[in-house]
Amino acid sequence: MAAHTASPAIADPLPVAFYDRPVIEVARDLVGCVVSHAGTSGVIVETEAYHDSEPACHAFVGMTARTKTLFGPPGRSYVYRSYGIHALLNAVCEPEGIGAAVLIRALEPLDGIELMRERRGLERIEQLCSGPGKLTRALGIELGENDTPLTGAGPVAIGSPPVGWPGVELAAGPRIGITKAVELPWRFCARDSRHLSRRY
DNA sequence: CATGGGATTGACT
DNA sequence: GTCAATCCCATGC
Repeated sequence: MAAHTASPAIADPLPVAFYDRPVIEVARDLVGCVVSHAGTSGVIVETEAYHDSEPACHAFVGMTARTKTLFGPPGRSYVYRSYGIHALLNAVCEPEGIGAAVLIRALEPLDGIELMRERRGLERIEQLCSGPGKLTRALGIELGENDTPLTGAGPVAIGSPPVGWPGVELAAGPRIGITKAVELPWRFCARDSRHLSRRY
């Protein structure tokens, strides 16, 4: 589907109730949904779940200035700086008081592809959003968008899968790049996508 | 106040 | 395969 039309904002953002559920369910269900930001968008093809009960989650240390977003109400963004360089986008889940979020790790680009190419300095669509730091760069998401609603009123929105998007076959496996709780199979991918951060 | 460690990426051997 | 870039923040003195 060519993307020469003006990029539509998300018409049907997912409601707060979508995120007010066990974070693993939300991580699974977000695969196939659409993230949009300022004229760019893409279909989520890879996610990871994080929960304050396990040490790989930032919220494991409890409520701090950094983690208060994670413990806040569901349906909002958690954007933080990784390795001093990259902004990583998460969706806060579960009821307020529980620190849990889904990391958005890879997208299949939909709208604003030329802008993504300029921002990334790359041509190949498969490489534009194939990693958590790559996709925030491609979409122009920055730390200032931390703790904003994903349900329609904020700069970043997440909506239902596009019409015609097939029910994709999911693959689950261990999360990437962590050193604690490495055994939990909390990474979810669209099995046949060519836009993943890595094969499973 | 000083220190150390990343939920990564791109360049390089 | 190795490695540096670069900054936020949790922790400890």
